[in-house]
Amino acid sequence: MANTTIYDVAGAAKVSLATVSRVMNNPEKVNPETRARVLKVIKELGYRPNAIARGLASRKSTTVGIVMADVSRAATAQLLGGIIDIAKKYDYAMKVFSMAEHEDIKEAIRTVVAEQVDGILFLNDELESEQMHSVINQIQDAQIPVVLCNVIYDDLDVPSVSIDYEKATYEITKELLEAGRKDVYLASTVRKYTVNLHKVNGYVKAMEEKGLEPLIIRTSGDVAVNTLHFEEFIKNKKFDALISVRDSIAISFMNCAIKAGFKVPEDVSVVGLQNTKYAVLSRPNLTCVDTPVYDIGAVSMRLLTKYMQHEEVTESKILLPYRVVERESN
Amino acid sequence: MANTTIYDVAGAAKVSLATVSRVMNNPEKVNPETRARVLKVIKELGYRPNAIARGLASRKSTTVGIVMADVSRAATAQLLGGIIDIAKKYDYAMKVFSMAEHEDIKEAIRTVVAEQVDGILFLNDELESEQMHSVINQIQDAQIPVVLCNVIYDDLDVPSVSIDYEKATYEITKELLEAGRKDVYLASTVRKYTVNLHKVNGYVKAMEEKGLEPLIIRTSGDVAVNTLHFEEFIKNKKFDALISVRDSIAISFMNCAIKAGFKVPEDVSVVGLQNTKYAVLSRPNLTCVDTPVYDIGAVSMRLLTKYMQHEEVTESKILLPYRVVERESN
DNA sequence: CTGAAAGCGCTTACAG
DNA sequence: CTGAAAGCGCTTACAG
Repeated sequence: MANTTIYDVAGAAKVSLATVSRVMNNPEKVNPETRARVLKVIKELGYRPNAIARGLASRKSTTVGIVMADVSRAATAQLLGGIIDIAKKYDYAMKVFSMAEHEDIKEAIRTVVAEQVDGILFLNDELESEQMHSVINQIQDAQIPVVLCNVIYDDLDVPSVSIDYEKATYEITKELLEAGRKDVYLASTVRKYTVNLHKVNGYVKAMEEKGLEPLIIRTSGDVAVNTLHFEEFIKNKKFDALISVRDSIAISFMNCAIKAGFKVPEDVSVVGLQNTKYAVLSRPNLTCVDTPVYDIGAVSMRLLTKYMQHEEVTESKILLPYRVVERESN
Repeated sequence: MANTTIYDVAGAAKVSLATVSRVMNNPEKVNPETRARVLKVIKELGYRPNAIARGLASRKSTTVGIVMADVSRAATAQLLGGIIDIAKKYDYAMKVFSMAEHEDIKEAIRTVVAEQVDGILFLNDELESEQMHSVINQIQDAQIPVVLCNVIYDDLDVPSVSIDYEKATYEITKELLEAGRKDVYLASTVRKYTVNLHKVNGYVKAMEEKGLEPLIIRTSGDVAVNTLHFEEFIKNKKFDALISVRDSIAISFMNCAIKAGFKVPEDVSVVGLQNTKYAVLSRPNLTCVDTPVYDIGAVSMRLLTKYMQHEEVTESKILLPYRVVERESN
């Protein structure tokens, strides 16, 4: 039970192991009757080829490596949702790798390569530009197809799927300004995720177009920490709108503002740039730019399958559409 | 660059491949000088053994299979966080598998087995008791160590780590009752996660001890759906406390109640049974039983390494401690 | 259409 | 301490 091998089914079906292998991989090359016989035995014995042996012999593991910074981030989990569904559909197994913050990056990628994945989905958006550069080089040297999944990296023509965060943020900022808001702040994180850099760019662009000074507040995703920041901020600054790179930060701000006596959205508009489940649990519900994270995961996985299977790719940098979900906070 | 093999190293170091293999796996068995020489070459060439070939030859993949129902559930992501950190520490790679709802379960497990994992961490808590039974049998037949991770399954002595959800829920229910609440409801899900069954049991026990009828409302995790349920509920029922198996459901209820004119916690106490990040973003902040999900993941992975490495295990069913985090909603 | 044989890149007794 | 050789369970040209 534990290990029925290709030899067992060959024996039971009275054929050579080559034939068994063929019915699994090139069924059209074997006589229908033999095929049926072999298939029957396979079913009876519950035979499944050893993926490791198959991987070694064929030099394809049918496995993709998912490289991420931190699973527990809500966005990562959602990306994974899309990735897993598509990977399953195309019969790829998935190995997950996390890259801790101060780890040797070269070594980390070497590990992924040593695991013999057929392709890499790169979700780590916490790397500096030079680090990204080195990572990409290393992966390309190893001749492994890679797709960046919700990671922004302009320098080379590396396949990627994401949304145009710069444009999205630009537009929502502009919308707020045109609705008459004057002191529009952007709350971003202290750590510089590549995705957030683009959000900042879009915001800055919209502000500068109106001749306004960008007003950026950097804080933590930790509610206890950002609450302190915001309490301080609310006491000392003049504001009538806040856009946040993360929904949870937007809500934390909203709670602080309300506690300090402000009315949302009358006194201050609040907008999130993710549209996570948090947005429908806050009071008032949070208006958001909706970024289709599940889809980004799914589409990037699909794109990667094309590279792994040498299908033709017409578009290697995919930007998915986004939309604004108007709720109660603006 | 793409593929430096053990032969390359052997050649460059002027030893046999057996020796190279030994310096990687049994360094104490090789002469320090040769070892140093080989190590130097390994470093120079950036050699990393092909994990697939190693797996085939040694019949150990150093890989664990993570079997889950749905990654995008917040709790799953947090479990994964703990799992990944420990797996990394013990140098195990991780393959993730999802089991879709109406999938052939036997086939799904066969896939995991065919992938040659050395151990299985089972996180899918959406299976019926008979299904669990069959899954466990199948895994044990394949002689693969398995640990249940935040999944309740009493029938056999399968290793597991979780918390005593029944006791936790019993105690919080009792606490509410003793604080004078009369109509204490439990909000659970329509789908019967094994973990939630235990929560229900604990709740029922506490109610019955006081001679009270259990008051259970089953709803969805989808906010749009449960909002409708709760609006209906609030109009028609008498209540002064609600405990929820999920924080997000608790918050959704709280929002509905507040909208309907109730005061939290004056008119109604609300308690969550998870302590996710949601709890500190709601107004008022949600009082919770804190279930250490990251720890459950980490401890279960550690336990699995013991089985995989044939270490002695003194305790195969681990219940982690929980605590009540008092906030503003009760 | 089918089988015998080589080979994938390692590990591991077995000699020496 | 080191090397030659068999073998892990498959795939894939190569013959026939």
